[in-house]
Amino acid sequence: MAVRDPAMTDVARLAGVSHQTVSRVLNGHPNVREQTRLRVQAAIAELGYRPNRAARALVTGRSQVIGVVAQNTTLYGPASLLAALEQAAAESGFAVSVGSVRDLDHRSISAVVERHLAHRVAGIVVIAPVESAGEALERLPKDVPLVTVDGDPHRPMPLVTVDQAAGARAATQHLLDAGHPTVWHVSGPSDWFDSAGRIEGWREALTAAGAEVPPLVPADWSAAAGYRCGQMLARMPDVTAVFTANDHLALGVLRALHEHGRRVPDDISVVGFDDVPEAAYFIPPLTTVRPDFGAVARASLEMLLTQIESVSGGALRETVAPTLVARRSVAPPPRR
Amino acid sequence: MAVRDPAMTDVARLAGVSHQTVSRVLNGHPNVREQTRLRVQAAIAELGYRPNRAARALVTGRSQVIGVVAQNTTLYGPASLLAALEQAAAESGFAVSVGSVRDLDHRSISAVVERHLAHRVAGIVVIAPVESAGEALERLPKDVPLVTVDGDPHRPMPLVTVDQAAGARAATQHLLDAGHPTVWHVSGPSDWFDSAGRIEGWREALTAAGAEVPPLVPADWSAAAGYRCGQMLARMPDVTAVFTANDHLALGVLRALHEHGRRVPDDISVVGFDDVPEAAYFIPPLTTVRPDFGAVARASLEMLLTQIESVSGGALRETVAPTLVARRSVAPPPRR
DNA sequence: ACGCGCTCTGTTAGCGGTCACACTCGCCGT
DNA sequence: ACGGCGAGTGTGACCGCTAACAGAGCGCGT
Repeated sequence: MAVRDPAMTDVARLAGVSHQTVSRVLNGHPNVREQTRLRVQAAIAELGYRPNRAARALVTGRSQVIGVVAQNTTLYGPASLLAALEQAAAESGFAVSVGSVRDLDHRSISAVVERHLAHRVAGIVVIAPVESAGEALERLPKDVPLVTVDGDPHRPMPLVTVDQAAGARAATQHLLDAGHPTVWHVSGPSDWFDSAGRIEGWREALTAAGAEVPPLVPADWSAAAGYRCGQMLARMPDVTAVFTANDHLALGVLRALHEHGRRVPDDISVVGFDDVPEAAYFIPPLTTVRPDFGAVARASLEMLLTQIESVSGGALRETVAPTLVARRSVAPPPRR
Repeated sequence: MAVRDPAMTDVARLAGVSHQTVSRVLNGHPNVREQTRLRVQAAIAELGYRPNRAARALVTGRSQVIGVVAQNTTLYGPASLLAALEQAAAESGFAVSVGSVRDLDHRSISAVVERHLAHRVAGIVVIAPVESAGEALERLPKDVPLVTVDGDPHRPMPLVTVDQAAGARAATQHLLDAGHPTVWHVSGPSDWFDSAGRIEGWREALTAAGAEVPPLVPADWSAAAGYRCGQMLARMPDVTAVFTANDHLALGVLRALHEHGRRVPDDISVVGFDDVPEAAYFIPPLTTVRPDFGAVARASLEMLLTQIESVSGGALRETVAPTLVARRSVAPPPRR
């Protein structure tokens, strides 16, 4: 029942100018007399005028919105990334429209991308950490700026990603440096690139050090899986160091070891990945690897903006190095 | 350098009809001959036509987008809520635009709300769990459908919220039922309504049972704070049961107790709130209270939709009851 | 005096949809 | 035979904004 929102013409009438002049004031166009500008601004304030982005989007062909495609925004990593992305976008004057997707298969992804395209978003960020997303993305319309985050490093798409391998190498090396003969790895789900990268880094560090590479212990991202794997590892007397693909797995491992009477770090050392806020309060405080989600978000946005503004140019690939956070879950191996 | 996206007139020309008929097909208008409908659909498919939501939003005055205002989407609760909201919205054909805000003060909130209004969103959901948000909201334009989640129960705004007090009562009662003479409470930040509700429920359960009400232990939502409070509680021999305002606090308490050699649940029982996925893998597995974020999201959306569709009517307030999840962190108090 | 260029402002034509309305049929009742 | 009606379709006017161009007024060189 509300009256129509004031439009540009209303402001123009009140200020005694044409709507075009109002538009110029709004867009910071230079050739407007100071006095006119002030009159217009006063009229805007008086009417509580709010430019209609939809109209602007219609005539310019693009809206100041960035579409995000994400899978599970409840996991710590994706949630942090999303928050960081939103903040970075806001700083550049963009809004963020999220499209969650249950599975990262072609159908789901392109459905959400279609929705975003229907809104004429300025660009799209896809958080595409699994294999299935890669192929889906290649079949997308090419005429919209697009950046993938945590995606497939082997595909020719603009990509920003955490340097998983570097993080894993640092974690593994840290354990080797403490004196452990080798390091076991509880990995994330096999179709995630994050998992793959962390496995790769772990393996590299071991072989570079001439250490034996123990069999991989595959899991998913859950504490439950970590617990199951931990129960197994706890029974193997020669295991002295474990690197888990994330902190939640580490939590599960920690509990399994605890229940089996194996002390951390005295008997076994554990390192995680992600540095969730609680990691410092695990029993014991967890040594882990911290990715810089803010940096990833900023890099993604920057890459997107260069695509939006220019026809081409700018880096197509960016990796952000994570840092090791040493806490109390690592110690030298026990003497035999 | 892409050519202009096909528009309705292009489809119309190809199908040999008027743009209006295309519009009718798109909107499922009844009076279109089957044969015409098929011709139009074929043309749509052939051109890869995608209706322009911006144009539609312009002429109808509202876009099929729901704006969300949220503070810290990294915390488990808000993140889950956001995800659930996005899913519920998608099921109703709405997109979700997130506006994060650093502080929930008037300036920040109204800035984000302005942004949403500029996009002519169909409605706004504000996740407003703190005091400062309440007053900010009352000063907002009244002509847009708005629902607050986790907001101030004492303000006359459409509100959907978890029944914090009920959850807290259940948690406290559970501990009393186990035989504990009383229950201590480590609370969340004092300006959060979630905290207030949980404190209230805890107090109610104690007084209803005729138990002594111990002094409140105030904290924030972090494991760090839980740890500090836990260190204090660990030193007090008569503390046998602790209810923490969330699971992260419980984690911190658990570690402090562990370090002080006080066993859980043998010496002290602990109950949390939220049921984060890892809670089952704390040491020991944490008894906690699980809010149903999906239900909250669905209720919020439904409330918003009735506001959007009709002039008024529909409930203005809805609470969804959380459920207690019993695990191993609770046991009868030790014998003296 | 004149024309040129600059600054500032107004006019007009869309952008791609929806809405209100008009129109053409074929069918029915009387 | 004729008016009325409903189904199916087309026409034109907008929604609120931006882009392109036109025009007014002024200072300046010649």
